[in-house]
Amino acid sequence: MSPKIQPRVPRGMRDILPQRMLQRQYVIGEIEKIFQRFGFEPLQTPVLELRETLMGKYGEEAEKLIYDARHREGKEDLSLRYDLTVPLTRVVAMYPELVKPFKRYQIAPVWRAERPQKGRYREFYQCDADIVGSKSMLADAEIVTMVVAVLRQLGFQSFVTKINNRKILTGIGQYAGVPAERRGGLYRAIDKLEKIGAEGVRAEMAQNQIPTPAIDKVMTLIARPANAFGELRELLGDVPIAMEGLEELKQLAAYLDDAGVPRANYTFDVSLVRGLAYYTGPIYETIVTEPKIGSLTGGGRYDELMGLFGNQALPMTGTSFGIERIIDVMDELAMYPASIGKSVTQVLVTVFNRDLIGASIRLANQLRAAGINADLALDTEGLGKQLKYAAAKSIPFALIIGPDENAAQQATLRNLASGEQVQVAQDQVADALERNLRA
RNA sequence: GUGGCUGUAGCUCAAUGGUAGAGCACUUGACUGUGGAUCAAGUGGUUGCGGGUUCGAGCCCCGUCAGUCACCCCA
Repeated sequence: MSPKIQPRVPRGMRDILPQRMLQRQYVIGEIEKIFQRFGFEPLQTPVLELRETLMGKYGEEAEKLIYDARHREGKEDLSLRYDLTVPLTRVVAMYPELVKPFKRYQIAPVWRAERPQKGRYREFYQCDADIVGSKSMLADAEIVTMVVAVLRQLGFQSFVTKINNRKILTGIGQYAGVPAERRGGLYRAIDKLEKIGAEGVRAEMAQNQIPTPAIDKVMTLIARPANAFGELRELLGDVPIAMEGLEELKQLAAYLDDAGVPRANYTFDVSLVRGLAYYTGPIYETIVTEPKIGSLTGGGRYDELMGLFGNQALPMTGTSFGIERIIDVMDELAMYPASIGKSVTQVLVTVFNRDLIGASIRLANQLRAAGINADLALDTEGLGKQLKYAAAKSIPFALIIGPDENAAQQATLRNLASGEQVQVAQDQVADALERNLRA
């Protein structure tokens, strides 16, 4: 035998115990429902991808966070997937026969070797929905409409989806005359506008070696991020890529309006950047204003990504929900409906003594056949212990079949919360329980 | 990846360098066909791990692991 080792999980990863799983399943279920309502269908892919599939897609910084995995005798270089988007492009490249536009959703764990923090883990779930094969801004509008629908379905009130366009950001860089190799620093600085303010952004740009005249030009463009689009149109009139981006957002806005998306739930914001390298068009990100925990969703259009597989690139757009953060926020705001109990079990069928085990087994399975979630006590250590077990697990009802009840073909149904008990005929316990569960 | 803070019973936390404690939880009993309330008793710790200083370390020093916060980045 090897020496005893401490039970623990890898850094930044965690177990999710049953009570918490019920909350997760609720959140995932609600998201999935809305995905399907918008015509998306499920997809599953391996947690491991060939390393070459992932490399060169996310940018240099992000790629350092990719986990490598390899079997001792394996001949393939493998990596744990970093997101669900690149695997999607791989799937679309592999199966050209998929009907376009291809709309899929995928809810699955991804891995990033970041330094763990609250709401940030090394293994976490993403809920992605993407549309492949449509250049139309209607595809982007559908995504944003769905993002808002999902968050409202989960009960969020005060949130806003920020929308921008990479083409506008590219245009700003061109307009200000920032050299291409400094653009990354430029955009990262712009992204911090809300966090560190205009002066902070100036300082950040200076530190990123953006020439002072360029800083001045950029700052006039992003001074009022949410309302600046009219001014942008005037100032960027000679920058074709920027005008293209503005035109796209105008179209997107019209579609969102037609979809009836509440104005309070989205805004156009030139200071939105987003990290991933592959975005090419509209980008979106949702933040909840209270409490502040960063973004809950993020996405955008990435029309060139698939081209990296040597195929003709199909235009793609989509979004990702950060379910870990959504759950953290929902915890903090106590947003779960009362219908999510602490247990899925609806009744504990107790076992009175050895002679009555058979009666309890029969009743438990009779309840299960009637569609009721019934747990069965596994030993006869005494009713007290069994009721204590039921209470500890928050099981709402207990069924007691003692000698007296059984002789009369009856059973005692006890409500653990109220302590009320009723006698029920044994062939009617399912009906009685259903009535009580509804009450 | 950089810097700060933290790590003591299942949980929340105490303990001027001098024999590790409380509340809650748990077990048992008062209550032999019934959980929660009250009362009583009891179990529970190589103080995250490994070194060092010291007559003596939970406390001081170094390392390491984990959590957390701010950066970097990001869901």
